[in-house]
Amino acid sequence: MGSVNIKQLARELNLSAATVSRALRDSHEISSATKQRVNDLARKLNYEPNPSASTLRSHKSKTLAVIVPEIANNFFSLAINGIEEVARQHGYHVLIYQSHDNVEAEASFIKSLLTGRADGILLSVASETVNEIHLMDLNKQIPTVFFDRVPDGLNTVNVTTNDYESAYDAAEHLIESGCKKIAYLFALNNLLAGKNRLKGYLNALKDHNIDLDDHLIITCGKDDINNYSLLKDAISKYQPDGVISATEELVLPCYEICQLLKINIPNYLKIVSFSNLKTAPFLNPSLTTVTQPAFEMGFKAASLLLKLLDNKQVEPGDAEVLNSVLIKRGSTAVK
Amino acid sequence: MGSVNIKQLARELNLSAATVSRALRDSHEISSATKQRVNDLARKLNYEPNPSASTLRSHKSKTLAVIVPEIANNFFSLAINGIEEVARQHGYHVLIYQSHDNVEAEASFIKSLLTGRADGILLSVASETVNEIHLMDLNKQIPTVFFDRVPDGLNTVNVTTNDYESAYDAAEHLIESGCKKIAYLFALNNLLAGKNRLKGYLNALKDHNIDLDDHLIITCGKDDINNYSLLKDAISKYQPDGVISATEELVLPCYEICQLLKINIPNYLKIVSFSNLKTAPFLNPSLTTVTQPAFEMGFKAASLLLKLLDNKQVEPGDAEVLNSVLIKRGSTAVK
DNA sequence: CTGTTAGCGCCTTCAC
DNA sequence: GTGAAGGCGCTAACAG
Repeated sequence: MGSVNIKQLARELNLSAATVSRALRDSHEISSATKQRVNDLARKLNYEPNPSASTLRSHKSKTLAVIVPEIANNFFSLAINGIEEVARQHGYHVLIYQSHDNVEAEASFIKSLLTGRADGILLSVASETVNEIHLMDLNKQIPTVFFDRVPDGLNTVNVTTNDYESAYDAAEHLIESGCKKIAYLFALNNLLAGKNRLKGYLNALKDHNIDLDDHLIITCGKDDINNYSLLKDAISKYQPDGVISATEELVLPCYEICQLLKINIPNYLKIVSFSNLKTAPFLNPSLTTVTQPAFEMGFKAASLLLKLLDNKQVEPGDAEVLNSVLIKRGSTAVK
Repeated sequence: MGSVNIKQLARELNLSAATVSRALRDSHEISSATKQRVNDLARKLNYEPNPSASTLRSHKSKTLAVIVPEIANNFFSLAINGIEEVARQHGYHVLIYQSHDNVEAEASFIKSLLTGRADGILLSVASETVNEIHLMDLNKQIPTVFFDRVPDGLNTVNVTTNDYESAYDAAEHLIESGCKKIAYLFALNNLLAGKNRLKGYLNALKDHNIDLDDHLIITCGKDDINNYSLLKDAISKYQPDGVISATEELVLPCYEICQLLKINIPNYLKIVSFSNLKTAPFLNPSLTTVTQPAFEMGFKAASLLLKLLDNKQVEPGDAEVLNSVLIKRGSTAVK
């Protein structure tokens, strides 16, 4: 902090501060000789520009803010990895916030970001979000790209995955494996992703002429204990032979319950889960997963945001839908 | 950005900017009536102070920087979660950087942080770090707390776990389970944590009068493919009946190789891994883990850093060593 | 090509 | 209890 500033460089070089500033920013109106001298001294004295001063003046913070429900989540941590990668490549810094799926927290973070602290926001919204006033026209206040958990019905720039198709494929996979009673662990109920996944499941059943039993749609919430008992009741009562879990978290109680009820996986019950746990295959060779390209989503979302910041128009095709991958396992029973 | 500032508040209230500023900072020299008026209008107009201006002037950014090798890692993402928690509680913001275990990247991030962008640093050093000139006396330049991956021999403020004891316990557990030939997957070789874990293993063997076979210490590096072949050679050649993995990453190829070589886990080979994968028990009931209190470490490290920033002296007991937990599993064979 | 001037929004003297 | 003035470090506008 007691470090060198532009004025000191200027004095030492017999130049004005303005010239030094321009030279450092590689302005075309400075002779290359001067640039040379300036850069040499800057390096020698370990000069680093003061970001606050520069932001205050230029209205550019070179900082992106990321708001996610949870950091300690296989999907989000990978997405942040992708974001950080893009940021670093372009000399941007990354601020992180967790909403813990709480709308007020989310809104409050956003508010605190409308002051120039960040140039743009990457947002995966809180699943609790229903009344999204704080998201309406957000893009007019600060460039924002939504990823994965995007609001439903707002005209936003989004990066998502093919939730409908992948849930459809998951259900079809189970049907083709012989399942007749496929339960669906419904989560992210308020979000487009959650709704689309459910639709994919429903339509796959319909297309294969399987009657839907409403009891097999288990609507889960944020309360783990409640989810557990809902799940346990449904599994013991309606005895599904297949399960699709809309989130990675719900697959765990599912395993627990099967162990408790002595239900053999995957012989008597086959499971498919949306999951980004890379280690899943080795830890459990019976779990078929729908794996999202998490890193790529973060990467893509950040790239899009930088494009927006560049005042480049974002074209329709830019707000991409990436494809998840269904990784089939468990065809051979566990030994 | 086109938002309200102190001057506008002042004009509207017929006060000076100075008075408004003081009122907002709850200065004792302002009448409570004025404070009331100021705060009311501020809330009404959605006033948010400009962080750059405030930082430039006050030399306080209310921002912590976190540098970790990888974000998408069960330990680090949990630790960041803990850090974010503390930060939010105290109105701090969190900047994230990944070194990817590269010393130059680490040094360059640190350099860019010495300009007031952050008030302090939370650092888990790159495992490649050997020549740590960039870390020497870092604390004199900017308050820094190291966690988990701390440098060896520098006089830093650290938050770590009981690596020695937990590796010792892991080895003892295997010995007591009947293992005679325990392999050790050695990682984090340059770091205190890595060295201490190895020592714990070695001493447990010694204390139980088990002769050390050097071939069973498999020194792993950053190259996954190379690690795989090292591991495969060692396992097939020296046929250990127990394995301790110093990191979560190395346990995966281990499983793969056992599957390939038709080695039954845990009947013929028992594994203990340092791991923070919460889902491990459900996904694989045979894997005994040494689980670090990752969230708590982040929480503790951030709390310590805030204490440093408060100019409170950090006392010896503050730089804590937290305890990992050995979660024993696999006593019953996989069905 | 380079210098002068001014001001981004805030906070901290110093005055009254 | 409040106001006026100056400056944090940098950059944009205007000169020359």
